[in-house]
Amino acid sequence: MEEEFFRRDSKAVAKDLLGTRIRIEGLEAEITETEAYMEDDPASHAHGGKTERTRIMYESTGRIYVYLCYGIHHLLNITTNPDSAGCVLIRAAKPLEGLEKMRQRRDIEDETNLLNGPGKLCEAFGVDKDLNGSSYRSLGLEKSRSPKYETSGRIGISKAQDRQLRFYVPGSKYLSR
DNA sequence: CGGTCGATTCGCT
DNA sequence: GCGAATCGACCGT
Repeated sequence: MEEEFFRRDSKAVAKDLLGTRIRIEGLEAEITETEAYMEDDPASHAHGGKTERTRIMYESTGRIYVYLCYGIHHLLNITTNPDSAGCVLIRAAKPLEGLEKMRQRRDIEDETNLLNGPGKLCEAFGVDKDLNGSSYRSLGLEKSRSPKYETSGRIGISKAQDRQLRFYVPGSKYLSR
C-alpha cells in the first residue's frame, strides 16, 4: 500500500480500508468499519482551523493520528488528503491472529467483542499516543479483499450525525454497536 | 489558569 | 437505557 492511497478524499479512503488487514507486533485483524472526517465537518477536530493538535491533518498524508477520548480511550486515525484536513477513524475489525494477547489486554473472552469499537481496537492492539505522528507503514496494512459495503450516519458524536460518513461491511459480526 | 466538554466503554437498573 | 470514569485540548478571563 502506497502513500498515494491516502492522498485522496477521506470518504474514498474510508471505503477502501474495509477488507484491509492491519498488523502490529504479531496481532492481525481485518478492518470492518471506518469513519471519514474532513475540515468541512462540524464533528472533526480539524473543524475550526489548524491547531497544534490538528496540524497533522493539515500537513500530512498517511500519518497516524491517535488521540485520547474521554481521558480513557485511544482512537486510531490515518490522515488522508491534507487539502481538506481529512482523516479516517478505524472503528472495528475482525480478529485474525494473536487472539490470546487481545483477550488478555481486553480482559474478555468473546472474540466478537475484542475489536468492535475504536477504543476497544486500540486497547487490544496496544495502540496509544506513542504511535501518534508515525507513518501508516507502522500498521502493516495489506489489502486482502474488497468487500461489499454500506454507509450510515455516524455513531457516538454530537454533531452532524446524519452525514453518511460511516462505512461498514454489512452483516459482519464485528461491528460496533 | 479554571471551566467545559467529548469521534467511548462498561456496569448497573 | 443511563451515568460515571478521567484526561487534555481549547477558550475565555
